[in-house]
Amino acid sequence: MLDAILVWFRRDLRDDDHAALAEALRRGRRVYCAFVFDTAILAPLPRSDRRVEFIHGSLQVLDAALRARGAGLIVRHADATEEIPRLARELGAAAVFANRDYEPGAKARDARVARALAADGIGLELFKDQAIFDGVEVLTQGGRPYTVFTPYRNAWLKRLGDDDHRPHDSARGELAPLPQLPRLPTLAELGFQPTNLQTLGIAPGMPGARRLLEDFQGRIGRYREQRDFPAMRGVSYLSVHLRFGTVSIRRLVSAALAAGALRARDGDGDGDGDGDGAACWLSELVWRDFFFMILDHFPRVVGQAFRPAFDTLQWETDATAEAAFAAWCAGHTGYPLVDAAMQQLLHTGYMHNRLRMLTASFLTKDLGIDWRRGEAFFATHLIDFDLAANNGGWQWAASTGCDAQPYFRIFNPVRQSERFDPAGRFIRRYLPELANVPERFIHAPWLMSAVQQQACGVVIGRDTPAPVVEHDAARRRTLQRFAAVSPSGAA
DNA sequence: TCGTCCTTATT
DNA sequence: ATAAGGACG
Repeated sequence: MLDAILVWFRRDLRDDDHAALAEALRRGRRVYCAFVFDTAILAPLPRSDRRVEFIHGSLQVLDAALRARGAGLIVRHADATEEIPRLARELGAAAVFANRDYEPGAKARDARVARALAADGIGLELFKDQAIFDGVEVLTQGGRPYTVFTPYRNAWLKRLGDDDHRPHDSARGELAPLPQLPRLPTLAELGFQPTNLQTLGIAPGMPGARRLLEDFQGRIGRYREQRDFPAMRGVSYLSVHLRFGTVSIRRLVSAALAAGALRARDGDGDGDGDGDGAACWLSELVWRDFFFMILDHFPRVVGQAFRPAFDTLQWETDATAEAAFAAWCAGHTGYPLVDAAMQQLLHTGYMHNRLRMLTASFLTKDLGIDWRRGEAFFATHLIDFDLAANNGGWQWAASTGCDAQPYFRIFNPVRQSERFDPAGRFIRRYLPELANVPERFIHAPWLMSAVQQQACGVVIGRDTPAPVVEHDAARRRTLQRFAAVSPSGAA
């Protein structure tokens, strides 16, 4: 039994099913809870950032929940590497508990904090909370980390037992009273302006997550059929909550299992029997563990291709490419679904996953632009931005990643549009200027004759951009680009 | 060693 | 119908 323990919240903004808090309540006589708005993280952000507002809102909920248990959340605005050791000393804590983070920057920060604490004889203990399995829990028979998803998923599913998704008992138990009642800094005090988060209907905190999960539980059975259509409400929209830990991964896995995930054949079976949707969704949660694991074991993927040979790819950098990159960022490529997707990102901070694949493929394969630039753009705009998943997804799309898929996998932006937004509903939602384009031209409006353009009042180059690139020619260039660095050396 | 497989592909 | 090459067992 320890006298006092400080629980350091980071991306786990809830008080239920919280590994570090549960362990602290078990082992500490006095338990304190703290969150630090880390100046090292906030400083480079734009002054209006949906994520900061989401965190702020989630902390208000968490603070209220903790107050009901005897003490509020201590919230500071400082450099966490200095503030956490200072706070631990002030509170007379014997240890600091937190949940493990797999990002290289976070690992380095935690190591610094551990050193500073150790100087005062205070321990730092980290717990598995973000992932179902981490570290060396799922390895190949050869004892190495998996680098291909499907075998990893098979091993993951085989290993999964009831204990692996049982909630941690952290929602009950008294917290130590604080000498002075903490007050949450306002958003303005943190130096940030409000965003359109409320207008978007994004509710932060545990109740926001609970509502979304309840809603999704009514749709999970149809997830497999509906998830690829951005115009439909087919996905869970829980990504931002998973990112900030306002719901636990164990609760979501339990929900998938309760919906029959293990009764179905597998995650992408063709049947539509009981549990297929849940199995498919569970697969997505396994992807999340997979990318955490990849980042943990192969931190070089931050900034480098998973397969080093692909670091020699010659990406386009000339003035034409720069203009194309600017067009992609602004959603002005002339390819309606690509542009609608970028508008969704810019206006809401969210992008449907099918469209993340499409826009990533378009940037890397059609425009020939370095995947890292797209990765960085998503990192600044996505409210659910997660380094591991974003990097993994971009490397997958760019064919530089761990999944040994054909390098010639190139999405056709018009085909994707026809398949996944057949009536152009999503396109028209985000590109109202195309509202009157006939359905048969909505995926490639430039194919309209001058007369047809006049008829619907959409003139290419005036009301909507001409396509920045011709897909067929771009595809051939991409094949050449990759042939030049084929791992076998063949040209 | 070798056969099988590889998330969402393409023409 | 297609297309490498590597991971995995």
